Amino acid sequence: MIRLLLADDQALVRGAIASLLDLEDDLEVVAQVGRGDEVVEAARAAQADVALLDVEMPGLDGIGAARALRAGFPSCRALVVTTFGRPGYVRLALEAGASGFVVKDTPSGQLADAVRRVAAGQRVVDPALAAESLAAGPSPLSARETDVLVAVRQGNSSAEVAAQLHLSEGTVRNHLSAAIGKTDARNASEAARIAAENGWLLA
Amino acid sequence: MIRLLLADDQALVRGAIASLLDLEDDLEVVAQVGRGDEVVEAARAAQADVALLDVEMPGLDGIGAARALRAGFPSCRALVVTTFGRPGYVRLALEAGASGFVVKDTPSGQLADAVRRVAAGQRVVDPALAAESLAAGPSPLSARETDVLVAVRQGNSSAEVAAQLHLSEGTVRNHLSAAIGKTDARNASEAARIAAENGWLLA
DNA sequence: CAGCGATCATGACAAATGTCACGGCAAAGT
DNA sequence: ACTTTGCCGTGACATTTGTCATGATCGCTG
Repeated sequence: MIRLLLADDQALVRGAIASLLDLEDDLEVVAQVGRGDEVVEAARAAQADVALLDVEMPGLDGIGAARALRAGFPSCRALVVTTFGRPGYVRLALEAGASGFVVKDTPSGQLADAVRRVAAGQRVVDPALAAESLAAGPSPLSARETDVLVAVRQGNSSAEVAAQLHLSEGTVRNHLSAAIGKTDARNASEAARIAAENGWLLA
Repeated sequence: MIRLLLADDQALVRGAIASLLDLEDDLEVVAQVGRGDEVVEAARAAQADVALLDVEMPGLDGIGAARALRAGFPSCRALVVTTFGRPGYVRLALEAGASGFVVKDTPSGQLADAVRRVAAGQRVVDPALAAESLAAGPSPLSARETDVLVAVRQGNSSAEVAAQLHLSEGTVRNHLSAAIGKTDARNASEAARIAAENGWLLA
């Protein structure tokens, strides 16, 4: 019997997936949480074998939850589930110690199989997504460029970013200009959006 | 026996919700589609009583699907389900002829009840969301301001927007300025984002 | 060590974006 | 009929944003 933990902030989806997996004879949902920072505690309390982690969660995102799980309760393997297959997320998830990565676009019948494979110690990654992730490569952004984009994403103007990072406005704009070039964006906001979609602003 | 149609672009979520609702004795999922523009045809073919429509779908969004359903197969009532409770969406959905509006955040047990109530001819709207929707009121944007924001949202610069709408650049910037004020935004992109989140760019 | 490349930092300049005051026009109110 | 109100359209102006040339620093390599 494989003991499962579900982590997803949308209660409806969480409950629905629970009923889907409970149909399987060899699977058993033993815990459900709606926040990333409750995952480790719940997994330990319920002695879960596999944790299904959504990426978008309050408190701590699914990637961070996978990392925390590896550190705090390593006998429970992590299977990350997400709505969009941002290429960079796959890399980040695996680096964080996750055993698998599945998009919510896949047929519902395959989820149980993915869980079984992860429980058996195998890695599960959508092949197309893995290829895309490999092709996209790691983040092309330098440390400073990433800092600046993160700040812009919060909604700051370049002047405010300069103040926060103790830089001159010119410097900030220069980093932004570089980032705009590397992301094929047309302005700072778009660059921040693209970088975030590729998972370049989390590591 | 209530005959259900599920429309959601994420196959996994669609299947999970199907298994959740199939547990109920008086509910039966008779059709599933992944695109908004397939809803009417499928509902008619399966003689569905209630359609569960996600807002985010390719082809045609859930609001549009509800409208199409009312026009093309009115015996099937529409229950709109969405991830985020954008205030304006509630209003739009009801104006489009939907019988209910539920966020994916609600406990999974309540979904079946919502379906039953809709099937019985009642309206179902999350009370908190309804209040918020009422308080937010209709879109404060004028026709032109909406046009301009829609174009900006596609990724156009103000010069390109001006060309598309046959206006001078100054006029476009003026409408944008007004929209920025009305949305409490700090620049055009943010204004477009906020307006979209409130459902002001769909009607 | 010298040379190379990458990153960081800066200011000058150019281009875009946002604000403002103005006039025309049509619908609603007095 | 006259005023008021709101939306549309426009250009002048100020501000913000993006690009470029330049120099400093650091790690790596022949």
